[in-house]
Amino acid sequence: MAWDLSAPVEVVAPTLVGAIVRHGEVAVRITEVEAYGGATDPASHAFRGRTARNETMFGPPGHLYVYFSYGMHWAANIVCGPDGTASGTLLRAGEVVDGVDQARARRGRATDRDLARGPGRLAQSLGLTGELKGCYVLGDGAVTVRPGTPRAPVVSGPRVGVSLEADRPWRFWEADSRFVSDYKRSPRAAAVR
DNA sequence: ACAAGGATTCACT
DNA sequence: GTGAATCCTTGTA
Repeated sequence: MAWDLSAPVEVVAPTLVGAIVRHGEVAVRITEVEAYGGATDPASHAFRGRTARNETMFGPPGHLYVYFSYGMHWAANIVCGPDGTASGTLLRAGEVVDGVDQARARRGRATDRDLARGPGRLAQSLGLTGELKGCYVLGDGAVTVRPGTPRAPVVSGPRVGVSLEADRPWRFWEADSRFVSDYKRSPRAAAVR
């Protein structure tokens, strides 16, 4: 059965907490996500309309949107919302639950806790790169996402790392989890408050 | 064609 | 706590 991700992104995003994302031997239990809208969200890559990079976000839900940032990091999103709404959910952090050895090999030296705590780290642990962009994750593809139950209530709060609309409470994480990034607001965006 | 900035991470002081 | 690394995408000239 296909998991229905076509509800508005701010509704779907919290339901992704607890889900299991798998790529090959490595599987991660998601503990933190962040929702991004389209035309109504200045912080979203899709805010300025459809481009070659964000094309996937405009498509149907259930696909993978991977992008490269800061010249060194990949970040993975699951496209959500109805076809054409250009919204997605960034996988911000998780706990490696399978394939730990391979994940650790990819990550170099890092504690188990830090293997997937952070968007770039999570993508690196799973080996997600631009080659997987647009891949359908609700079927039998190379990358799969299946529903899971959070171990604790899911709470929400301000977004991290974005300079606009940072206060929109579209970041969702599992309460009391050690595998959630507790980054302070970036110094650049610190002016907002 | 060019310049600016980014949904970050890591090492060093 | 502060600063650098590093390259892709986008808007503007």
